[in-house]
Amino acid sequence: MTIGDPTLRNADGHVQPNQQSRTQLRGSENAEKTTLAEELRSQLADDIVCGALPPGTPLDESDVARRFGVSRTPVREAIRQLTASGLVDSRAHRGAVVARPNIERLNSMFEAMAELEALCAGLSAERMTAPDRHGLEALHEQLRVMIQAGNPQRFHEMNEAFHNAIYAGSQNTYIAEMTLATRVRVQPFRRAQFRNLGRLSKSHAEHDRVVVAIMRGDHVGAAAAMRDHIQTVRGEYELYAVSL
Amino acid sequence: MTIGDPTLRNADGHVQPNQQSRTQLRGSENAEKTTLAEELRSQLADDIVCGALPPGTPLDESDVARRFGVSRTPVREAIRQLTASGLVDSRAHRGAVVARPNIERLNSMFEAMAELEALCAGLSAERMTAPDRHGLEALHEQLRVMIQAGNPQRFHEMNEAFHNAIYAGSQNTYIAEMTLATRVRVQPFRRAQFRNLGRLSKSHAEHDRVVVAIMRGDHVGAAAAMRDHIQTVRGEYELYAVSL
DNA sequence: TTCCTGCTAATTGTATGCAATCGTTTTAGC
DNA sequence: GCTAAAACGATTGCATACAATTAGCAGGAA
Repeated sequence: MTIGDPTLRNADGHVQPNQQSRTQLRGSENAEKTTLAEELRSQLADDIVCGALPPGTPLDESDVARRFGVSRTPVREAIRQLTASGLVDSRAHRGAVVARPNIERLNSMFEAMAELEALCAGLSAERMTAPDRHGLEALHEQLRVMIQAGNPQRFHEMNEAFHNAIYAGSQNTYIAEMTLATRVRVQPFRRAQFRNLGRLSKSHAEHDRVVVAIMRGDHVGAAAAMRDHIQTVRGEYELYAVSL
Repeated sequence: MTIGDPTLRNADGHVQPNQQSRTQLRGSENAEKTTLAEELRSQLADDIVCGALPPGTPLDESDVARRFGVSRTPVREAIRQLTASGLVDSRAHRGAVVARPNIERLNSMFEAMAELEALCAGLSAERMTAPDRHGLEALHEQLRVMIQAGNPQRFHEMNEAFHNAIYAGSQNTYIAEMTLATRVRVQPFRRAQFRNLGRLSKSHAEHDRVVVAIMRGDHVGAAAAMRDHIQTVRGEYELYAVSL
């Protein structure tokens, strides 16, 4: 029921279902999943977002199916889901590739992200509950401490938690989902964003403006601060984007 | 290659492909499609948005397949796509139904729509080209004329064209797509919105504020006017939403 | 040489059989 | 008579065979 090690698989012909060959093994340590298609979708999405499958990589159905030891059917479903979410481009009869938006499209996505994040920050300034605000401040403080540690991967995770807290604070699940989806779609083009450690403290200073405005209940200020933050972040890796 | 009349279909057993039975016929008059799954997706989406498949309607795979004279495979793909786009809710092993968000979720979607439309209007005020502006004014004028005609269906189409023009004027395809997608998801809950003819002229007056602000290049004013417009529209059918 | 045409190989799209899961009902036990 | 467990039925999930479309290539004519 779970996806096993892609390498070991009985390479016999067909006719006989090969369910047994991957009954127990796990590719990673995550919790149990519900369907193969869902697990594949999640796995492929992770690989795309993480950069293991860079933009432009072709996703051959049979190939993916072989690698994961499943049939083409769940692979097709997974690819379709990813196409719908925008991480994959696929055209009828012509296969699918990891999405590679042109520079104009990328600009659109970043602008959208800036506006959506700003919207969330503005709503959070108005609506965050007291526990929410304390939680946000705590995350902000943890990020400050983490700058000294200089662990980019860990910082990245905490940074995501910080932004997620602001999405949730908007008290609008639909907007929160849209914002997160946009962030995910943009992620493949933000690789190695925090390599530069100097960027970390600048980022924290920008976060600080956002947090202060939210705490003050300053809708407009929080939105503006967040918009600036995202636009600054974008400026940092614009060069990377064009180097595709 | 196209979906035929659901009623006529050779009801034989299986084994033999029944491709021939629907080679020529068309359910509607649209242009040629590429795949059955895509055509099904489009057809089902239309039916949901139009209200032919009201929220909560179960989408049984075999049932839909029978009705359209195709196998379950393309039906499955279509349903998955619709699930990804939010028009359908489906849980593993438990089937799919036309999405029926609760009132809180609906509020989230409307608020998102107001903010996205406002964003598009604001960007349009800054970025619309001269031809864009003339086109928008022309649409606005056509809507004014149409109020006398009193044809709700026609008005609805023109109204969509008006809003679409503002999406396009934002010069941001990603934001435009998100906004349109949100509008589509909300559509099933806006039935009979323009039944009240008095609403039409009020709507036009609200549009007028938006158009004037856009023409003036007034970013903030255009966004505010559009936000007000959408919020007003929402107020009109809030009662309908809760009557589900 | 260049362009067009028809074939061929590879990949995607569709149909169908079978397995697995879930909800319900029935039955056994208290 | 009521609760709980097991069996049943119905529906979804997966595997695989086959059909259809596309892209690439070979061959011939202009």
